[in-house]
Amino acid sequence: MANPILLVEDEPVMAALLRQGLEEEGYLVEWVLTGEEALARLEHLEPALLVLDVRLPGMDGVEVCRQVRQRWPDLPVLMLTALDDVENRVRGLRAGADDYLPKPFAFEELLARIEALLRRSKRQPTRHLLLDGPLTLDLNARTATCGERPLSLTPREFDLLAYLMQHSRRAISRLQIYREVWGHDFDHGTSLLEVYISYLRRKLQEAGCPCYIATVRGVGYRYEPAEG
Amino acid sequence: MANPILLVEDEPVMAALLRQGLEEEGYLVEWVLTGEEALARLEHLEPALLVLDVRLPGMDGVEVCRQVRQRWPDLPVLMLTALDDVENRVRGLRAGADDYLPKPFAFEELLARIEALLRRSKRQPTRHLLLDGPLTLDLNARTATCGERPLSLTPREFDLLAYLMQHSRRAISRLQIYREVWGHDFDHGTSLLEVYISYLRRKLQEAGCPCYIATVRGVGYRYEPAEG
DNA sequence: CAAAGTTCTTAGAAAGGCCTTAAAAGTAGC
DNA sequence: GCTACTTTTAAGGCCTTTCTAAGAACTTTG
Repeated sequence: MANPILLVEDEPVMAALLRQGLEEEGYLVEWVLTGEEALARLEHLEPALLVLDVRLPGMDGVEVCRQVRQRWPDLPVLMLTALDDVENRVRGLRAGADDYLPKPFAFEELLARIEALLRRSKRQPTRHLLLDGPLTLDLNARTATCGERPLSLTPREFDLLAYLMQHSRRAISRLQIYREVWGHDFDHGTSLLEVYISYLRRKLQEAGCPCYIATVRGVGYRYEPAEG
Repeated sequence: MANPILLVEDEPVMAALLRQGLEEEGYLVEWVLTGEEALARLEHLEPALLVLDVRLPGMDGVEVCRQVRQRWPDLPVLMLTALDDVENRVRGLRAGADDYLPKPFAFEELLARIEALLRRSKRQPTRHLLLDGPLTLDLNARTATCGERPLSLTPREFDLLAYLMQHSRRAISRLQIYREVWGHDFDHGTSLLEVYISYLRRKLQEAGCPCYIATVRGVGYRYEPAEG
């Protein structure tokens, strides 16, 4: 349901950089190292876009592109080429790539081209955002903002808030929370959950966020997006 | 993508903008000008989502929302409010809106929220509301409201009122109540139940709620949604 | 009308649940 | 291995809720 971007890149450093950058923008990213892997992955994954390095071990990018084009004619393909590699660039376009980007490039430019391709392709990858009232959680980037203001949350805090927001305006039992957020099936007997609720409330308040976490006595908690 | 979005907006310019934007994204859009039209349209249309301006001629958005909620409890409702209209925002959420968006907004944000609501509406089970007369109990959120006004009930009070409302207009025996609400199979010999009935009556009265709990002498109690 | 039986109300004791804080234990990065 | 950050434990205090008890008020019946 959420269509990711499939990244084909054999250099781990480069791949990690791209992946992180894209995820911070809210995209889901799947990363494979070779053309063969990419083709196998495509059998089951339905990516919104393919980002393809030309220089790959084994089957090279142009060949991957050609095979992709045959089976998935609608899938947008963005090729990453070396600056002066005119020959491969031409081969790539001829093989059906939709756009190319010469390395080295500014990340912003990559983004712009990706967005352009996606707009054109009409096949939008769904950003994985959790919106409710003034709060926005980006589940890919794992960032939270209240209106414009960023919230800095620890991993646990983030997971907890995400879970509450996913069940917005419903009372969630402590046990349910322990199970889903901590993965336990029991109450610790300590006030662990209460402590985290307390942390979240403080941070929400410090950010001036007009939403709150209501206590549902005897049951658990409930996320409410506005003051009542 | 068969089910359209029903847009309720009395300003033609705004409506045209929204409609065009949404249609470019591939949504079907039905547009009506007033709340009355919207309710009529809902009888035959089965929209996936309702986008509702608060400020409407005739019946205002909040009222529309309440009526929609009663007949179509599962239909996601997104409200458009003025930036500083906190009061209507709160009223709207209380009337059952699922999200709100303060004007002016970026179109992108509207899109994101629509997508979020549609995703959620697929996942979340239906909201379980007990409506009878002016009282509304939300069994998921465990909140109670009398008309606009929130009632703050303790867990026992909530359970008791819920049980009475589930058997509205019928006499319920003390024993039945003890069994279902307290889980005992016997009368304490104390006036425990009477005490709680007394608490409830006071809170209903303080909220100006035109409904009451009748005593059925020798048997138990009966919930009546309005004076008769 | 008086007595008996119910129901209502109030107040206070006891218990329980929740919040907060501080400090210890655990993790990750330099 | 040291430092900074995150997670967890522990403990005290506060506030809410629940329950009991006892007398007032009301209804029914003789």
